[in-house]
Amino acid sequence: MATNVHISLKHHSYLREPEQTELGRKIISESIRLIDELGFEDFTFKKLANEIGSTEASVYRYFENKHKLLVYLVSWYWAWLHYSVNFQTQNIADPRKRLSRAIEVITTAGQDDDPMVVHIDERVLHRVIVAESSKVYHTKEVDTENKAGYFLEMKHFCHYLALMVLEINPSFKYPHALMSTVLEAAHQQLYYARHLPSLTDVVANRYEETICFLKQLTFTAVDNKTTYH
Amino acid sequence: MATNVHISLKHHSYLREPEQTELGRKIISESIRLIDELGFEDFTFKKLANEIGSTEASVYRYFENKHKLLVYLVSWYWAWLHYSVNFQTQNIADPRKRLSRAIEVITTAGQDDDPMVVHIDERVLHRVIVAESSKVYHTKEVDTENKAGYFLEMKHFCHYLALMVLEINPSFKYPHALMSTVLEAAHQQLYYARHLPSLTDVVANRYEETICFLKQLTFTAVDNKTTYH
DNA sequence: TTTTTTTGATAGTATTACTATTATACATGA
DNA sequence: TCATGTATAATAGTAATACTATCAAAAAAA
Repeated sequence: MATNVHISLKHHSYLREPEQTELGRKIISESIRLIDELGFEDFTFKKLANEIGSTEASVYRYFENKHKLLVYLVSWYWAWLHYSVNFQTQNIADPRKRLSRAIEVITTAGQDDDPMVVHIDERVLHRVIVAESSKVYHTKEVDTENKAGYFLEMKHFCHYLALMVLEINPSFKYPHALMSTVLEAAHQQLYYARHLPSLTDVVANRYEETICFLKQLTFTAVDNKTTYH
Repeated sequence: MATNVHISLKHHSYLREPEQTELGRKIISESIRLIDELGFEDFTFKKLANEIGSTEASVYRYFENKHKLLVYLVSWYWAWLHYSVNFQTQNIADPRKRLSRAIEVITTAGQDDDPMVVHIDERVLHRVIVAESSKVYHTKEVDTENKAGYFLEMKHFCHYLALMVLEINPSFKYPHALMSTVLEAAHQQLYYARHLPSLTDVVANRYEETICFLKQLTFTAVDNKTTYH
């Protein structure tokens, strides 16, 4: 179908909205490709401008710097995943099954054959997010940027999942901690499987194993009645 | 006591061993302080050299670049934590209690009043590791550096913990995945509590809460008998 | 058509991430 | 004692990065 859903963000890590213009959309789609190819450290606006046949100065009119572009991509990803999970679980009445399905969608995000948004390659974006997303909040500006709303999308999504947990077990003490751990782990385990396999037991590209591990982690914790000291 | 244990690494992210000379030790201790103050992105060898009254060129004789210095610090941290956990659990016969104690040591690492190594402020190093450690393997060179042994210390420590898990439940399917998740989560939850509190339920500086969450996560998973689909 | 907005072309600056060279200080050992 | 080697400091220099500024041309909106 290629529905072309429009994902709008709650903050302005950009100077000009990139979805609105041809150049803006090229900046987004090509930056995803280039960051995947070069890694975020070696990615520059000059190289990006060359790829899209534009100039450094023009790219700077959309984003103050490459860090803010990454913030945009990561926020877009969380908003898109939130939408996606919500869509894929809306008809599931049982909260347990809903959370189970949510974990599947989170882990396999971007593996769909049919992308939701035309100019964004969700498979490549997923690789970029797995490799680079933690860099958006591991900076000295984290508190300022948090106040500016730069991490709202992830926070909202985490809260949305935490509410599912509380539906299953209203007395569970750590719904947010559990879900932020699962969100990070879903990326980590895929990254480890590919690059540092001795840090995991799951095999690269075998998403079912990661899903199984994450479900076990989640449900044993949520179902648990005893406290550990 | 300030025992001054010597931690030696299994690889050479350095050009000259920094522990061997006065300048080398100053590079280590002051880089920890400066990275904590400026963040890794704004940290440069020029600024470091200024702080220690030396020159950029001299620092470059010890480390090829700042990334390799971070690799050194992170590896040192894991080797030290491994030593520390091993030391604090060696007299505990019950594997369950041993793992429990290990989680406590991991979470509160560096909070000891009495540092083990004179020229390293373990409290500050712990903050640096929490904020920056994931950057060492999130690069395009991860596979090359992995082959060079740059991540051995973390991998060995993870394996050591995985063996504890298997002692408790030999049929547990994901001992490495679980322990790498716990290691990362121990940092993440502290970081979230301080900077992005809505991603967690634990409160900043309340280490007991993080410990309690991590123990629950670990033991419910390890004790579990059912499989989730 | 006129006006405004967006882009391209070009230039320039401060900082970063290095490399190279030489001189000096210091310790070792013959 | 001299001779040798090693570590460091001082200085200089380069290519790339991360921007900012200006102005004209093109495109879009009024």
